[in-house]
Amino acid sequence: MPNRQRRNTPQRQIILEELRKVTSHPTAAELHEIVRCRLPKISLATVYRNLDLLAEEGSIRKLGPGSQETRFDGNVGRHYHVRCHHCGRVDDVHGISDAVVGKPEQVGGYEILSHHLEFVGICPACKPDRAAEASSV
Amino acid sequence: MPNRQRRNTPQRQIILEELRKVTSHPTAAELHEIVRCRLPKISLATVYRNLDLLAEEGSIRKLGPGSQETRFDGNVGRHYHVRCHHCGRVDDVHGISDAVVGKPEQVGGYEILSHHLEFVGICPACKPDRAAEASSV
DNA sequence: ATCTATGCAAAGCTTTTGCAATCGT
DNA sequence: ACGATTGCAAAAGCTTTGCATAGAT
Repeated sequence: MPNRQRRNTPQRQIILEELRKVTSHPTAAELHEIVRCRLPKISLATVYRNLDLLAEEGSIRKLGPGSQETRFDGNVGRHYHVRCHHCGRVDDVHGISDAVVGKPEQVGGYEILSHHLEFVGICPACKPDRAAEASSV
Repeated sequence: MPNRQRRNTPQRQIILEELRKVTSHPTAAELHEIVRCRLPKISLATVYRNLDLLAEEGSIRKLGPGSQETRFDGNVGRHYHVRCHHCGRVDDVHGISDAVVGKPEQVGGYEILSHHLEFVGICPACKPDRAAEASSV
């Protein structure tokens, strides 16, 4: 695989600039709206494509779904999860107590109800073929 | 709001039973496949509807997307997030160091690359109208 | 000149919803 | 009987993709 070279387009540049300006953690659609002020004809598809590229190279962070599907857990006891970055598999984490997180009741004015902690890694089965998994986790 | 009564249908019962049997954190579609062995004509919509009900009453846990949209963050420095359970807004959390999590390098055979910690709560703006937010977080 | 990136529209996927028929209670 | 629940199909939302054109190097 010959490494494809990346071009520096105004679209990509401006998307990154605008995302860095705000602290609202916008969705792709919201960012599209923002960027449109400077590039009225930019398409939503371009925003998605560039956000993916930027996340891949580590210039921005993608929040939320590690994947696009919701998963369900029949075990409602307190425990955390590990997700395999390679195959998407999710396992329970035992031996790490809830105490690792300080359980604050107030954070930045929020009244805290709960918290979720997820580890991301490479599962035993995928270790052999792990290649360039390091970024965009 | 008169509290609607919940009926005990075989569909709901079996969905819960099967989800409790597995530790694979299945998606709705996967669980649908599993449940079909016992209820061949059950529809995917029924699975979704019951998973929502069960999560609402706290019988199961819903993993992953707090919402259905991916959000992006231009700040790649180490920090965590708080999401408002009521309006979906996401803010940065400062003052809670990375150290709260023991940063294990190995968890259940996984090689850990990173972790995500998200708090869920009620933001200042939503506190007034918070009503029955306690469950299904 | 080459080949990546864009814009547009169409397609894909997961999840939700409308509706008439079912089935708990 | 009453009305919550189901199954089916259609709709909705977010995200991705195909393709011809534009544009960076």
